[in-house]
Amino acid sequence: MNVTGHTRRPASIRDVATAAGVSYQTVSRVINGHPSVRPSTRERVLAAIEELGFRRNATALALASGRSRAVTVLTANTTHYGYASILQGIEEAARAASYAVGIGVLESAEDAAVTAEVQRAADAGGGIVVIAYDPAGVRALGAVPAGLPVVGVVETPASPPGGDRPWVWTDDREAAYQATSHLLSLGHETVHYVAIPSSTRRTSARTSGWRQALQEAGAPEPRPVQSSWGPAGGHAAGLKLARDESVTAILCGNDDLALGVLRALHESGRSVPGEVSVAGFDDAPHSAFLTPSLTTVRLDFTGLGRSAFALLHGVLEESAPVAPHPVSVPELVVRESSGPPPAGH
Amino acid sequence: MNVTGHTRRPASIRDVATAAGVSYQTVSRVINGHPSVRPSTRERVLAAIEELGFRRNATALALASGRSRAVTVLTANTTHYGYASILQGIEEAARAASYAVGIGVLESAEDAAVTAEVQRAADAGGGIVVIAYDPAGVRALGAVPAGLPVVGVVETPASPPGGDRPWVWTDDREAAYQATSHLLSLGHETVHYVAIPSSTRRTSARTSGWRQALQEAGAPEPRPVQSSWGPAGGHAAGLKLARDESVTAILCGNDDLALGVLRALHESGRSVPGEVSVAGFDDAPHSAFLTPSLTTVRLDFTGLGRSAFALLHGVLEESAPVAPHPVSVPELVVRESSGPPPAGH
DNA sequence: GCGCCTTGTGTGACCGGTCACATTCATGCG
DNA sequence: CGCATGAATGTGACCGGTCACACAAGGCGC
Repeated sequence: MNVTGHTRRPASIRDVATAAGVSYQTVSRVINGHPSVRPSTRERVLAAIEELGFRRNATALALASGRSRAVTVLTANTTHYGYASILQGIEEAARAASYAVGIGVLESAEDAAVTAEVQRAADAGGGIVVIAYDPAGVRALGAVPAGLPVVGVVETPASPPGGDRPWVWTDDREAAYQATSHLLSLGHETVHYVAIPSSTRRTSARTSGWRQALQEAGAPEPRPVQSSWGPAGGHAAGLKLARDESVTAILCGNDDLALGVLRALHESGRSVPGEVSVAGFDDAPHSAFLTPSLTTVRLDFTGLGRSAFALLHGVLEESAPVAPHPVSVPELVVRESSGPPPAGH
Repeated sequence: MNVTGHTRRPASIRDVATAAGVSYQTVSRVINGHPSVRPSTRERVLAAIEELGFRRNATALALASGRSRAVTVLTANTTHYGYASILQGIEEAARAASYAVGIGVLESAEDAAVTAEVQRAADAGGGIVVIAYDPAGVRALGAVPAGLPVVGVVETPASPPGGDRPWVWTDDREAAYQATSHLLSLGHETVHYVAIPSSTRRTSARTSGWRQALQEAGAPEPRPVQSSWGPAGGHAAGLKLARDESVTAILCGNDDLALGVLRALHESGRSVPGEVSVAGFDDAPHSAFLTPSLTTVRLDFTGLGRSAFALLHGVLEESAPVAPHPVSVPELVVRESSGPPPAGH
């Protein structure tokens, strides 16, 4: 134990070496578990390490060895429930592997800002995880220079990506399909959709899952209402839909939108689920406690984050236990906000 | 522009030096803006930098200079709205100052786990910000070795801390006071309080603000209901309070708790605000869209995060523009969930 | 014409590790 | 007994920057 009150410079391997009466290289061997060190020597070194409170300097390690045991997560927002959960999952897995986690927020989707942020992440060394559900994220994923270890957390890709693309996703197309089918099975003639901003393609995975369910059921296919990410967007969309008497079921791109829609329906005097059924997406923690509680599809964001890290970890270290396709399965959660359509529909 | 397709090793200052026909030290002078470099030389070096796409290696910089231009944020959770907003604020300010942001999650409040996480943060070099609203955070703040640059984001301290304590806080005592006074001014005989887990002291700042308002009004002081952080805890507490007919006003430690309380009151058949008024804390984004929309106190978490970084920045670089006491002012937001008590009370 | 200060530039050591190679000594085997 | 082999350890260079100092050239005062 170092009992001197001073905040002295931390001990280096050379300090340990002199204390143990060996060369610095032997110390290096001990801390790296190299086999050919005589047990008695190892013991002496370990004692010196303990006594001096030695801790290996991460910066020096990174500089000398090239590997930095760090991940930088690039995201458009830390506040959004889904994003925050993914981040939490990444951090959890990274911590278990003793990796450091960095974070960069893509404040604007503007090209210059995004590439600047990607550069910073690249400079930090280590791997990169990009949360690419929105335009900023997609742009960032595209801006990562080739050759850098990167994993994207993306929407369900249109076509199964070629084998070893370093992407993870939840099956949100399937999720949208399930939610839509659920509403249809209750007897609704069709289901309207309030969409989150699509990442890049005209139709997002969620949109196409919804569409597929409608088509299979032979239901009419209303135009999706483009909205934003937050409850305010859902509110605006909801007011519009509320004016249309024929609307009896609404699927929302996420739970925040659904919240806004519920509010708009309430303000418009349309009861849920009596006159209109509403379903959300994500199963945010508050959704179960709304009045009416929200029917939604639960996605395992934390698990998604863990998978993303696992994939990156495999890329960074050849010990690659890269699970082939870490797709987690969405789960429909039926609550109060969905029910049969009113009689006469 | 480097047009070779290869992902070659990035250029170092020595590469730039040879390309420009100067010594590496001159390159270092140029990138650091040292004055005594002949303009013509500077120009040549800058051209070489541009041509080779040189970017200064952050790791080497950190190792050589000791300063690492990085902050690690320690938090118990990334998902919670308040915490996530603080993080976002820190990141924003850090990015503006070209600092890197790291994150560590304190998964358990257990001593060993917390100190391990603090160690990791310390090893990363740079500064540390600890979000210390909960037991895990408080413990982490305490576990940071003396001499390390650290800033705590804390509850309103019981006594004004001695001058230059590196802490930031929002005035949540004042906020609780405001919310409670608001409810009393509507005519409620008293206000019940559903508390978030206190960080460490018996009574949190929020609790004491609430208590102060009651005392000043000469209102009876019911025992606060201890709860958790999430809506589930609020729900449980709400069910309990709903059974007591005399309860007409409830203040909740945060908006998530309030959500649970609203739900519990609904399930118990007590109308809001007709029979019971409810107020929350934080003004989370969804609170405005609940039915009824939630009366709450808005706290500027993002600004709090920015202040935390500014303070840390001041500690790390002697250029210290350390704003004396970055306390932001809470703002009461009155919405539908609060109103006068029912007649007869 | 000499010394002195200032400006511009280069050299060597260092931060704290790792890596490639050299060296020493004990063993096994023909 | 001589030599190849392998275990245990040490030496020097290197990663990519910074820092302290040395040194050359030019301007100025006297």
